[in-house]
Amino acid sequence: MIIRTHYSNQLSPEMSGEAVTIAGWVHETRDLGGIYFIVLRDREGFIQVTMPKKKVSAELLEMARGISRESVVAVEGDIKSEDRAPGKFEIIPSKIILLSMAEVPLPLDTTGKVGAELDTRIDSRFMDVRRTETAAVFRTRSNVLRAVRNFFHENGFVEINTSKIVATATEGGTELFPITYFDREAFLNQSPQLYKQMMMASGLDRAYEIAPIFRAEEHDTRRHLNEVTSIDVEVSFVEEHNDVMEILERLINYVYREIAGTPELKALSIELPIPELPFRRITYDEVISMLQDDPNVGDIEWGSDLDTACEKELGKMVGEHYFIIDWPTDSKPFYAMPHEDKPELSKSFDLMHPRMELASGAQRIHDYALLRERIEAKGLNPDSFDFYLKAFRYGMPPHAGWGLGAERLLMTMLNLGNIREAVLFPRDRRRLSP
RNA sequence: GCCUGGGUAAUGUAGAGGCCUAUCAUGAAGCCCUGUCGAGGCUUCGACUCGGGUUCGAAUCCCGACUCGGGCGCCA
Repeated sequence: MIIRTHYSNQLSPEMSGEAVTIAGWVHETRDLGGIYFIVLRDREGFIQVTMPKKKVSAELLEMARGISRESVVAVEGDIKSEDRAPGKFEIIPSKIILLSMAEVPLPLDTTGKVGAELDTRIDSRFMDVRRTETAAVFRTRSNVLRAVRNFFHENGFVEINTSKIVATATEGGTELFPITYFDREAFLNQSPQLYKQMMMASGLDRAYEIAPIFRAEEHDTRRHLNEVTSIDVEVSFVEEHNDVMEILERLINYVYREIAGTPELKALSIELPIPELPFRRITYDEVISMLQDDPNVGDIEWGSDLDTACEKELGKMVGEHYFIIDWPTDSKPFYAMPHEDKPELSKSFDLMHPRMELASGAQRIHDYALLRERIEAKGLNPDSFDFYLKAFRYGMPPHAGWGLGAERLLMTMLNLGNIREAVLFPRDRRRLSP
């Protein structure tokens, strides 16, 4: 049987007289001599446990005084309506069970009186999450992912799971983490791209996967990690890339609407304006001319990717979510579909938040011969893509998809300064523990 | 990989060559206090990342190591 009978938010002054058992952490204690308070914290909030000298036994009071902050306790007692108590009620304990005594000193303060640096917090993440704000971030993360799944299921998607251990020959463009697979070399997957495409040949039609991806780039910024959660989508029987862009913008709008007004958001004091549909579409060519004479960015060469200064400048100009579409074919991976009438441009897109890139996608090449040709043109060996190309030889529908960074989505929604705030146990160039 | 700024008690900080056996707050320990809610009052505890150097004298200046942050690149 679960020790606790009620969470803190299930109690009220109207329940006065009722016997309950609450359980959680000793958040704070206040000793006023003749009366002793314990503020107990559970997942849902705080409850005041009050011990007036005359109403509880001397043994119980002495025992309670010996419990250190952040120790885990269960408290049996009666609810008492009390105007002087926070929330207008308190618990008068008949029994306090010490379940786990916390050592002193604590690695960081959980009450919000003293700050702690991100590095300190991550070193003791279990305790950091005891802080109201951090808990609100990770519960919002949970809410976001639930909203994403709800959206997908409401829109006829099938959730898939693909392997994170791969032989080799992924899409290129990034460094991979090598691992040992029995006596062979293998790698952690940089993206489910090839696998979700293969599933378009399976008839599932609309598939999504939410899973970690691994990139061995030695980047060192506030918006990069070596392990992130990718929200990946692939849709069959599309006519063009815009078909999946519409799904993406509707998803973003849906998630914002689901998250706005949640208690977690209130705890973080965040007002969440809902991005309006449709998002602005700007072609790569338009971007180049918009930035052409901008003094804040350097010379831009047609065909190159946009650097950070360009992203920032565009973000300032547009001021809300937008798409950059029709990127140069050579700047995108081999599977991006070129425009029929203008093959130097691809049917590709990036979803941008004013702060940074959130997602990228494209219509994919579904023609076996063209795909093979594009692989070769990128200087890759088609033989090592046999497992993938095979799916294009026996009936592959036209398809398109995208990958959205879950951490970046959360980061931009909650205006987090560092992507590490959005991950419980971030993996970056330096950190491998905890 | 490049540029740049840091590292002082358990946490967050003050400190700019002698005023530092180092400030303040949180905390911990003890005492007082029957309505606290960042409780209050009194007392106590606890730190200059490491290694060299300069100097009569170094937390402070210089060099190196380790380590953390910010910007860029790479990347998404």
